[in-house]
Amino acid sequence: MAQKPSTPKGTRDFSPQEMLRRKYIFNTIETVFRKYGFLPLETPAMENLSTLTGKYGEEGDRLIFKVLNSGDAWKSVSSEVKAMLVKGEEVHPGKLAAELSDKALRYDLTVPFARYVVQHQNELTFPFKRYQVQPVWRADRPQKGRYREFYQCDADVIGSKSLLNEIELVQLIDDIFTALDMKVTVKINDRKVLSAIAEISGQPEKVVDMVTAIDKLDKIGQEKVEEEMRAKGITDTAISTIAPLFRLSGTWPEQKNKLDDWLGNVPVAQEGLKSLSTIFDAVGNLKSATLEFDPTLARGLDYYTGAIFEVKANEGTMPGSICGGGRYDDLTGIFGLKDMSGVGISFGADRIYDVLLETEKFPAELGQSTRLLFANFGESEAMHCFKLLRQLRDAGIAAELYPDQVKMAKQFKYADDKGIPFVAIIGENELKQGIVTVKDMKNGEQKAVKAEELLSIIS
RNA sequence: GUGGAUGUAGCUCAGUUGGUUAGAGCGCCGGAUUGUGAUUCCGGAGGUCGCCGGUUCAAGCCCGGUCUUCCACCCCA
Repeated sequence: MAQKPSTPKGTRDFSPQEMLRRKYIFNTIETVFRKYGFLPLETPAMENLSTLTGKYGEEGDRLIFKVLNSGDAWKSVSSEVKAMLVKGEEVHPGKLAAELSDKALRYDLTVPFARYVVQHQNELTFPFKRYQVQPVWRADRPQKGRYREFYQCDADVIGSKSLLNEIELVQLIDDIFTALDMKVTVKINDRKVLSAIAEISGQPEKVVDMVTAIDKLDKIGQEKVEEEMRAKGITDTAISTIAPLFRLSGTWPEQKNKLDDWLGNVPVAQEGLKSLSTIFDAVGNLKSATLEFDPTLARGLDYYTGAIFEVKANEGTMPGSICGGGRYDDLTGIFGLKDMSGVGISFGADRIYDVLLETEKFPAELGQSTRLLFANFGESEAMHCFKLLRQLRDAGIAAELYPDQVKMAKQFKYADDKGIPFVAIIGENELKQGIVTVKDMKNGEQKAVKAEELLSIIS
């Protein structure tokens, strides 16, 4: 019995038309990456499970796709766990998964990159700048703009603490969205400012809870944020200490003044504020992006330590961010390489695609690949077309010959469906007279020309 | 992972309180005499109503399970 074909949940096929548009996004991003001195890198789809676990927070670990051990996976389960299962005792799902699986699909491109850097540290010249455009997988529940397989386009600099890198990343973001004709808002914050806030609240150990609650401010409002913090065991005193955070509106200089008054005497805050100021001052005029300090921007990934970025589209209905990144001081430390600070940015190609589609920003000419189609009138005519075909292709023109001798209507329809702008007709008559009849598919006009003139007509 | 909605021809959807051969538009295929698409006219093919099970004399319609897609939460690109 034939089974109904489908792709797994949250994964998609990409048609030729979609691929042309996706390639346009990838090419645009890659071109800008190269302009800033980043070089390409690829890593395997799978990593050792231990490379990935514990890097993305508790929530992140749950979303990692684990790969079942090949062969008899049951054999890799320890006798201790087997005994528990036989007795019907409950085994912690994470523990069981770790025994059945020692590989997993990568969850992002940053952690594999850190692994790569440590593994190849002796071959690399630092600061090391790489870009990487590959799919990542998350076992999330699909939604609008959320897929289980999607592409990230990352650029990272590792082995440099200089803020020039952050500044360049903001400019790079601006360049890319300018090239894509998108207006965006780049939100920026610094984890150090967030730590300082947790510190003055008197409950520094609650940074993560505070930050994830604060992150929701624009969505659920101050009251609910405070409610959530209380639920997480943050004291009322601490919450009222944090309150000035909710009144940090205005331009960056205004925000900076308020922050200086409030957090000025906390050393870690000063560090964060100073680097934010440096970034704001040095970035200069941006073409498509608006840079905004957002004190509620937190970002869930555990490894960020300094500046953090997030980019949202100003047009369209995409709810999530289309780009995100930040500085991580010690991502390589877990793999045994200390003192290797890095900073990077990740573009979500699939979400950018969705925004461009919705706002109709894809260039119209992307659909055209073939410029000219030779209609097929039979063997000898086709052989003649073959020669012309070669000349056109040598001249850099995309052209094709319809492979079968079928009725004209079908051949013209093929050209029409494929968006081919010109059709060349060489039948018995044309062959005899040594001419080519060229039809412009847009206006239906048709004229007979010499073979030598063909190129100038269609280009 | 939690809660809610959805699923009928390739696509977008109709389908009345369960009752004979399940419909439309678009698309597809064929035709309207010679070598012409997109337009027009005529004709045709295509569905075990997501899948499995149950209730019933009878189920696209009711019930349970399962999968998909979508929405909210969580989180994120």
